[in-house]
Amino acid sequence: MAKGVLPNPSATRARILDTATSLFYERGVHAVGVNEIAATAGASKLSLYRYFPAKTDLVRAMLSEHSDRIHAWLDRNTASATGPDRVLAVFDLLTQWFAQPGYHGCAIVNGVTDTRADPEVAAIARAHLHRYHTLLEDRLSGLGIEDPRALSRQLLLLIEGASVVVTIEGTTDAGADARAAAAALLASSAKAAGTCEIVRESARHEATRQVAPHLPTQPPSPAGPR
Amino acid sequence: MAKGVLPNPSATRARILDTATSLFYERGVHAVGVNEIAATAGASKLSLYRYFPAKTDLVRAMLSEHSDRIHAWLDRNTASATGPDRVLAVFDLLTQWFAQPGYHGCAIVNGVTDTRADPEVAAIARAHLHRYHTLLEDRLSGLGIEDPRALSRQLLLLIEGASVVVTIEGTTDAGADARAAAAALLASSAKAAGTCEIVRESARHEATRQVAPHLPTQPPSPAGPR
DNA sequence: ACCCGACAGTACCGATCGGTACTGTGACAG
DNA sequence: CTGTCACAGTACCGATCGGTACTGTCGGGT
Repeated sequence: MAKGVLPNPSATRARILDTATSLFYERGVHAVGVNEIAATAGASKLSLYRYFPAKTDLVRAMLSEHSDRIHAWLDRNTASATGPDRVLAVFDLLTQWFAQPGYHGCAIVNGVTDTRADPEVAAIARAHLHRYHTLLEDRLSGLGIEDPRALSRQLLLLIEGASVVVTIEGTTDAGADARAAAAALLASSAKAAGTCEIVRESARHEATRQVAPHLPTQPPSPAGPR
Repeated sequence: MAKGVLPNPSATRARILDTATSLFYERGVHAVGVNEIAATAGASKLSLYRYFPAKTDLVRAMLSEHSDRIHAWLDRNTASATGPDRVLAVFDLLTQWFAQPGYHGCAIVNGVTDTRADPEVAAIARAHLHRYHTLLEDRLSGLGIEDPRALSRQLLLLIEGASVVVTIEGTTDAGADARAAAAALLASSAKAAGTCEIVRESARHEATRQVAPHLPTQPPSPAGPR
């Protein structure tokens, strides 16, 4: 298997995949041809088809990599917060992402719409949502939430809804709306005993806040965080 | 203008538009050719291009008509409820719609994704969301809500989010989740004085309900209510 | 020196795309 | 009977699609 030293064994592959990701996100899978991808990437179609036997494989690789990148970015940049901020930091980060110039929807949701019948793409998208649940449930733990699973499902609706609404409305208002709704749900979902009062009060206070106080990282690129 | 008696002046147009709506929704705008639309509709391309000078016009007409149909259906079937049910009935109806076999996302959101650059399609989609706000704000009036506009924006996120999540997950759970979240937001958004306690208590009770008690209408077709 | 794999470039394939043009036909009006 | 109209059917256009095949070239390993 080892071929000695490969100077840039798959730099070409990465270049092609990056180009495809960008073009697919910008104009849609069906509106971009493999010729254009290869030409824009400065690669030959032979190279493209060596690494991606079919156009679909390019789409799958793009969505899979995108999902990895988004969740690594989300996880990395919301791990340090404490209390209700642990959850709301996720919404701050997403709001920041949605405000990126050139943002027009979650690449994974768009990809599912573009390739309606592909079960593998559908599986990637399902796994993507599942990762959101995992993240949210983790961030909800220890907050005295009655039913973290149910709440995380509701928060996911806010995330996906905000992504869609931001894209259609062309403004970023929906990001802040989602954060406010998340704070309200968080407050009303905290148990009525123990530390919950602190959480509830804190969340209630958070709900009135306008914008994220700090910008923890460089916002993700249109296609996702780098 | 009047041409005497037209036996079926635009029955052909309607047949073409219906066929296009169905095919576009099923497989996406780019995956369906005008040849197939004409053939499936039992029409000639000449007829198709007489009523729709370009494929884009077909898409625009489809989305515009779809938006009209959906909102007429939503308005008609949620007008009679009273109290917090006025709002939650919207979610019941939507949940019912999402559970339709063959449902895979809002046709308008899908259409925006399919035709990313078309500003006219984008305008139709914005108007579609605006209609949701109008509906929700009306249904929220008289419930003692502090900020109906802000709450209606949050509820819209739940609606669009549920549509996306239902489509990706392949189950209808997200519809019920959206309803539960809406009830929670409704409860926590009711003012602390006046009739609000009734609303709040009622909403709290509603939040524990499992499914819609009554199916007021025939559910909409995959592409929307008939 | 030799070879070999990775590569860009290009020509090409059949199929299909959106859109146009031209038939033939059947229904109705005069 | 003879217009005229809407219509279905079909042939056709240039362009582009996804995918294949074949060049020539460069660089590094032996």
